[in-house]
Amino acid sequence: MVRGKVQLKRVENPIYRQISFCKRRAGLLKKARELAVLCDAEIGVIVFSAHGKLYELATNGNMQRLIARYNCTTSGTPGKGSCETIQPQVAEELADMLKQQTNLLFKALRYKHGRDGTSDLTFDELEHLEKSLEVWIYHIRSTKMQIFLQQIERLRNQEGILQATNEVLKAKIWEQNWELLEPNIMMPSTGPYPLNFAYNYCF
Amino acid sequence: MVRGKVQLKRVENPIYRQISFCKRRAGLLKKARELAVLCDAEIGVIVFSAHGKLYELATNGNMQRLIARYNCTTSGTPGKGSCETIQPQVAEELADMLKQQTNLLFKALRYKHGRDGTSDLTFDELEHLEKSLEVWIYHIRSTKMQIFLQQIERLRNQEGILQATNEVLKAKIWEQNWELLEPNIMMPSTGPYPLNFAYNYCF
DNA sequence: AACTATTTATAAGA
DNA sequence: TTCTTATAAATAGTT
Repeated sequence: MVRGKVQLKRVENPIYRQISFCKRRAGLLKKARELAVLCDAEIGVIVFSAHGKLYELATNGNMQRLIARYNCTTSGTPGKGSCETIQPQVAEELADMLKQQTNLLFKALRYKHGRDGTSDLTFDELEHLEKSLEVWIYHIRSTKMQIFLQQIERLRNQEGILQATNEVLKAKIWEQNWELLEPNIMMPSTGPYPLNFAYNYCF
Repeated sequence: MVRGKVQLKRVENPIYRQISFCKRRAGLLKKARELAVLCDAEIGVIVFSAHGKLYELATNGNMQRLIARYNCTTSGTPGKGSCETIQPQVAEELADMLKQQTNLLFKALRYKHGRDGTSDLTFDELEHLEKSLEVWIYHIRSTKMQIFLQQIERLRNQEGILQATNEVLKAKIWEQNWELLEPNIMMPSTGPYPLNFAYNYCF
């Protein structure tokens, strides 16, 4: 039975550690499921045992989707992460939008010009035009910037994942090489003749 | 106080649900931390509240790395990604550039206005201004677009490199597993003692 | 895997 | 929100 508070440190006895791991892992996943159901949350739990075995829970049954949502949420604009990938034609659309707005602006200019039969604009009108132009340009700029930054943020996020993936793979290789170095762990020798080998790593 | 067993269903009262969410979320993360420390596990927890707020825990402090490990373990594709950090000041520079150009434009406008002491611009001048504006806007647009597209192109390239690297690393792991499983196939024995060989790895 | 003495978590109340 | 407290739930050590 439980004797005293549990100390927040690694359980040293590997047997007990393994047992604790099983029990607490089950408890954690149960708690996660409860939280999801009771409080209408979406939850993902990933557990790697000390020996690398994977246990997972995704309340929507799809960890990849959850990870995608996570990446969207943690990247770019915090405002309700529009998770969709940027459509490739966005650049086209933006160019069109810009062109449209430019045309509109100059249509207005021409209208102004033609209305009273003169080619003149007053200073105030110019002042106003200047302001409008500034606002428009600002709007166009920030929209485009936002979309591009989202795109770049997404790419950088993916970069992080890929690089981390590389690290994991490299570690795996290193581990395996290590096992090769101590083959008696993996392959017990068959006689009194020690293993005799030379390594030559070219990375 | 607690009255009876909790039913495993959504807490209907939204106030209580929110309170439960806070408490249980805290409990879940605590349990996760404990499991990680006590049992030497690596754990990631992602929680989205019903309203979309994200709470997370990665026991190694790096959710991206954990996700990468997860993807490796589940053999899932690490996803379309990319690489290389963007210069963080690119956005700033572009914004500055655009602002400068805008200012220049309106400085020219004001100069035109003040030069002859009238507030008028002729139709031809407006015509000219229109063209200049169009050219400028086009130039600004294409410059920004070009820079961003270059940037994205660079990211995509890096992504390709990283993914290729991943493939190589995975192949390497596969190879090593193969050698471990059937060493005599890869490394012919040199006599009656089958585990007598030389390695020469060139990755 | 099952049991139980304890600790821990938490629902409801304040 | 934070605290208190009664009770349910989890779990360490044991069998």
